[in-house]
Amino acid sequence: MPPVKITPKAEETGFRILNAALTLFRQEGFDTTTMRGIAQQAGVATGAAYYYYDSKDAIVMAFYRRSCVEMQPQITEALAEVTGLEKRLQALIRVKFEHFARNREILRALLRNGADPKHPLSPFSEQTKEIRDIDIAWFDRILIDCGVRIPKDLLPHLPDVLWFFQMGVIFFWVIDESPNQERTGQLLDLAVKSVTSLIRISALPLMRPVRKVALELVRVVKGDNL
Amino acid sequence: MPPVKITPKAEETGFRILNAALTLFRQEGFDTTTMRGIAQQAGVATGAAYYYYDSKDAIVMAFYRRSCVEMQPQITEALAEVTGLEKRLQALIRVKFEHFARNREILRALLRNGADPKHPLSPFSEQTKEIRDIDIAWFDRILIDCGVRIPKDLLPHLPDVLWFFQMGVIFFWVIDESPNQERTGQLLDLAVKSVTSLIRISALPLMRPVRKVALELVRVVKGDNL
DNA sequence: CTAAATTTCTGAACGCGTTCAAGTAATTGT
DNA sequence: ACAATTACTTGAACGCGTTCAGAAATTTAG
Repeated sequence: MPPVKITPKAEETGFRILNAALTLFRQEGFDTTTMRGIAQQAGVATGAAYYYYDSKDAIVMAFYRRSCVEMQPQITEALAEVTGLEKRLQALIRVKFEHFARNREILRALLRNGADPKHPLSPFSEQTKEIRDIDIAWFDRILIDCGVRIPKDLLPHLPDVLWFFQMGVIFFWVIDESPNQERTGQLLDLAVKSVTSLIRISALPLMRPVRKVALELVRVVKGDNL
Repeated sequence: MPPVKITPKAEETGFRILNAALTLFRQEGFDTTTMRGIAQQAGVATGAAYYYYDSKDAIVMAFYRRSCVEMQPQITEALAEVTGLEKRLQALIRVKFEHFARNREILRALLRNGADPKHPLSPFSEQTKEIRDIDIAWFDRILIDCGVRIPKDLLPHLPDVLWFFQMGVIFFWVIDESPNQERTGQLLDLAVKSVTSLIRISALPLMRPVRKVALELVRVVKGDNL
């Protein structure tokens, strides 16, 4: 996944640097690991790392990209096993937890530059649009024949909303220090229950005015980012 | 607000450093401003800044503390002018926008270390508990005789939830680059409308089960932080 | 008033992420 | 085969936030 890959040799070097970095991140932690250390572990000079990756964060980004590709088949598999909006939502998010389980700190390093769409490494940035769109498509997929009647006006926006919801859960997960992140486990169950309930409720005729306001809210938030 | 203030002279120096920092932050931006520059502007050596403030971020924290004190009377005034949950919520949050209007970037610098309760400078950290509690108390105040019937089980948790809601809005505001942050203006209106509607709806007998789940969710989130 | 203790301040130094001018290896065109 | 071009690699250097051993100023004690 390195940005430079003209030559097979170069691609190999890029991979070596990425893997060296991930090894050290997991071994020593993200902040403790230095670019000099990464280069040394990969058997190159310090500057070489910057020939392949624009920054230390960019290495994490490369890891994130790679992870998302790797997760696709796992998601397909997980979704095949369950039905219903609630269970499928849970399954989709759980795949991500499982995949990143041993890399929570690395993901945290990515997420701490956080929600600023100006920051290139943010999940909301222009640079991560492609990967985000792939992710959002899964929420679209989940909503088809999920057994829940979804208002026509809500349907086109719901995938974005659910993706945002997912980011919130993931954010909670990366900072959750309870043993085996069991708090996130409880959170996921309850949050998904709440969200699906809200969707069901939003379909009630009585709720039309509130729904319209909420939709307008979504429109404003989506304004130029997301 | 400097941490060191044994002597009047020391307090004065601490203030001078804080003000020098704020001047430069506003003039040159947060990242561009260096600790060396701050010290120079304050007429002291580089190290002196660290005698008074543990870090560059700690200076921002000092600014934040001072701001919160300064805002108290403004909040009282603003709330005296309006009635009703919706209008009061809006007014409370708007006071903060007005106060931080010329310091958005500084606040952004504080908020980017973000929601990690481990980070001392996070709005969710143990170190900021005092200031947070004062802030949450205002939401408590707003709920008294607001004209909206609030379920008994919800009432004790609502101030925390609304504070969290406020943080979300503020977060949107600091990264909102639309002219004069007009997008946040729209967001605030719609979001407050949505939230008050949800509170009203949650009082419906029909909603009892959902409300219970949501409350359980709040309990889990509050687990050991917030 | 002086000596000890404490508070306040200094500026060089450290480690980090990052940059860059310069080198070496590989590929291409002829 | 051999330049010329391009791809890759180097390690010293820069600027930053931060630390620290110790100097200067101030307060306290006798």
